[in-house]
Amino acid sequence: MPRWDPEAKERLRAAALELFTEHGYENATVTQITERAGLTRRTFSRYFADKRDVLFAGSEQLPDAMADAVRHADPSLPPFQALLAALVAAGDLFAGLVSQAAQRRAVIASSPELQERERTKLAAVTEAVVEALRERGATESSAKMLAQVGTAVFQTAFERWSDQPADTDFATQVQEAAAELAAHLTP
Amino acid sequence: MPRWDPEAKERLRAAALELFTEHGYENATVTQITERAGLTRRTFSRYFADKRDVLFAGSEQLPDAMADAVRHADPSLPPFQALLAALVAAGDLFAGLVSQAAQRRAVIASSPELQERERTKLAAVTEAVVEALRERGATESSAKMLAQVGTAVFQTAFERWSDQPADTDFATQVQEAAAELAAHLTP
DNA sequence: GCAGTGATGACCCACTGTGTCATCACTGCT
DNA sequence: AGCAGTGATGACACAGTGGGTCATCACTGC
Repeated sequence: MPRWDPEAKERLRAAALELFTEHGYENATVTQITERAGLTRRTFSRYFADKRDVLFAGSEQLPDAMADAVRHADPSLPPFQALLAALVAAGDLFAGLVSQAAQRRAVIASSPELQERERTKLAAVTEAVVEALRERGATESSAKMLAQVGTAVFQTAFERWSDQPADTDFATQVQEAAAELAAHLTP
Repeated sequence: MPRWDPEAKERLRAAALELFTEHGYENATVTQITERAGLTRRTFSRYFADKRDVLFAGSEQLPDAMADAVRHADPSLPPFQALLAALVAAGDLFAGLVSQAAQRRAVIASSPELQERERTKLAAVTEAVVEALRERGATESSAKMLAQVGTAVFQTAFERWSDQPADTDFATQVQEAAAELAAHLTP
């Protein structure tokens, strides 16, 4: 817990998002960000590992959150069903962030570097889920595959739901995506 | 086709792999690489976008190769079966590289930065496969999900096969991984 | 020969990431 | 109130990166 200026990190994050939107991610420099936030470049480095990281603040908690959701799913469910249940629970978690994240999404979409980092964050989530699935009895190899497939199902369901939030709820989209995948797998 | 020194790129690649192995990826500098290759830092930049890229030379062709494999699969096969067939075909392509790539794999495993880039290259393959699946009649959304799942199946099969190359062939591992996934999906 | 083209070298510059040290605000203890 | 401890910040320095520009050189096709 910082004592003097709890807002420093948040100020940097906000300033960065503004500058990235105004001038593009590539053109904005760390120095410009810190000037807008009233801080120095050195301080930026203490909060964020690099320039990209400022757009992913807070995402460190995601892996644990998802893994816990898998752990807390009904113990009688087999691994993949537990994973689906966890996805639904996590989806509710994201629901509120959708609108606020629009600007952020636009910035990320504009830069390959940022998409690269986003995949890394997603991979960290997948990795944490692997461990949780192992605790449910899956082998390492199976857990890896299932976690990756779970990620694919989540992304598909979330995208479809974002396009048509009114028609159906997120849980239904998850079930439908999983059912569609199962149909494709059994010819 | 370069006219004066077709080996320049290859010399840089080889020098980089040596230095990364000797001193670690982080500690080796681009200047050291170019000195070993008898070139200048500026020339390095003309061949590779950045320091990481030197480890992924040639991977630009992978997306097209995989997409073509999907396109040339038996036209009567439904999308996911076509994808599996393409994975098997591509697996033969990788078989020869396994041993030569060991050193490269070790370097990548040692650096989060490089793993990040590797995911990017894999994502490019997935994206190309999405387009090929669309040409086979899948919707954009389905194609995305199937391509991601195909990637998961491939990685699983390849890993298992690398561990036990003698016991079974790669095609069998692909079929078994897909069957296992199907079993998990239908509870 | 000779102009054209593409690879390279030399020089230069803004930016990044990081180490180090001093300063300053606030805490808890006496 | 005073004081040592702690953590955030600023000031400064430095190696390394990525990229712009221009001159030079080797090889091509005419």
